[in-house]
Amino acid sequence: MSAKNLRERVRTEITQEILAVARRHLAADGAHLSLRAVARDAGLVPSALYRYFASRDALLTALITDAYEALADAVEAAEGAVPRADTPGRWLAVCRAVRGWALAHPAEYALIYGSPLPDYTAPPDTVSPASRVLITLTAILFDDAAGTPHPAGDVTPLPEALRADLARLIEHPPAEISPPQGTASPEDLLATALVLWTHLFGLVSFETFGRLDTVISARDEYFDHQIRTIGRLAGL
Amino acid sequence: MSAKNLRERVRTEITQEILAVARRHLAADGAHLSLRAVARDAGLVPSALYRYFASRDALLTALITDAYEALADAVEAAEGAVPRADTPGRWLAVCRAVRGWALAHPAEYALIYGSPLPDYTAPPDTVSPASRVLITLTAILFDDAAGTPHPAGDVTPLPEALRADLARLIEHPPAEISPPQGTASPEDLLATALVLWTHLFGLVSFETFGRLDTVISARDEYFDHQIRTIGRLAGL
DNA sequence: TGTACATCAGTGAACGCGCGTTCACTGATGTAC
DNA sequence: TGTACATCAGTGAACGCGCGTTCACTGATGTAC
Repeated sequence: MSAKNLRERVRTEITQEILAVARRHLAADGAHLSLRAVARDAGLVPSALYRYFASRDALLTALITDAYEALADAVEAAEGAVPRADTPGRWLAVCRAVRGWALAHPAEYALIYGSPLPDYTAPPDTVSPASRVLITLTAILFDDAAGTPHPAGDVTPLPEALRADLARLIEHPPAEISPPQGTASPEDLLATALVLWTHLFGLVSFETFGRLDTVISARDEYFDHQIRTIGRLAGL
Repeated sequence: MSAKNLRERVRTEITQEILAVARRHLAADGAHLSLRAVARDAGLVPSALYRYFASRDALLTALITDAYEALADAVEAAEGAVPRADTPGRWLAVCRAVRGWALAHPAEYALIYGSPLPDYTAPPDTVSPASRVLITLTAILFDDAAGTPHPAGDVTPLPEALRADLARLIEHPPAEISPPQGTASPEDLLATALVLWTHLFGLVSFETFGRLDTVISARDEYFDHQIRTIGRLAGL
């Protein structure tokens, strides 16, 4: 309401506009993001951009964080639309949401799941948004284990060093997850979630990065078949 | 022997030297490969490089092809060292070879399995070397099916459109594979190979691209556990 | 075996370009009394 | 309500740099007779 708020509102509007332009450039030029070009298209002189972002890296960090958040929002929205008891349905919804978002935003997907950027190291604030999809998957497996306990011998035993990593992840998760109610150990369930997570992003990366171009033409069927196969294998 | 051969030998030696320098630069700067910098480190003036490669793209293509070949060579060597009847052992050897090569050559790995390069489209000659690992995996599954026929109902049914893609791949493979002797259909086995292939490169990409940095510290155990889990699920 | 010619690796200068970042500045917007 | 001052968005020029590619050239290596 106050004049100060007005100025701040304009500021965030222009910040968003710059990010939108940057996203468009990302889509056109891949990771070769140019500050000058972004400024030009945002109607600013290059130096003016420094009022909004301290450096090119800062702009990249904002884009990366936003991409993780946007992907996770899409995933959680899709998953939330399925009844909680339908764990296979929730799992399929998550997978399709990841694929849909990646195909709709390939450059942003490449930014967060492609090759690491040269001369850029992600600041710690990107860790938490980055893990939201994995957390969603884990929560589904926890719910699933609560509903239909799996036979005891049905898991590959965990090496001790790995169990320690997984236990740490469960005790200090980047976000809230409730421990499973069923019989399988949380670490085993998390290990399974990691397998599904790995396969899912492998699958989406291959398609998004064009590695299927000359191989598979029935893309939708291929995706669903892969997901159903691995889901069935994992007992989902 | 002849003088002509001598000159040609020097030519290929210098070509190799340029590629070696380029690989070193790739490792240092990621995909920002600079012709001028490569020439400088190879002891050449920038324009001299054009005696060996028609353009920056041509140099990249050579690097990409070589990377596919080097990875496939490593994989096939590792797989060939395991007795043919030991299909699970061959599968594990392939997976570990991919991982080992990727961790030893992260930049080259990113070049072939990371984000697509801006303004670069791979020429058709890269397709055949790119598929050698998948072909190796498929051959293992074919051999495995010949040894221990799986229960009939143990596969997720293939959609027709996808079956057509897979049949085409089997009929016109980029390299020789012999059809399976067992009971499962070749298309079903290829579909399984694609699941394993997808998961394997997802796993290696996550580790190579640093996506596990804050998550998993017991890397070897993590890798082997994932591979064993998915291999067991796939009946290997 | 010697000579004239062709091939081709490598030179050095130049082309036109875009980059990230800095700095002193103008001028409009907001704040305090 | 009016005035003096502070804040801060945006300007424009400059910094020093590296890039891919071209072109006319020199000079050594190889070929043909």
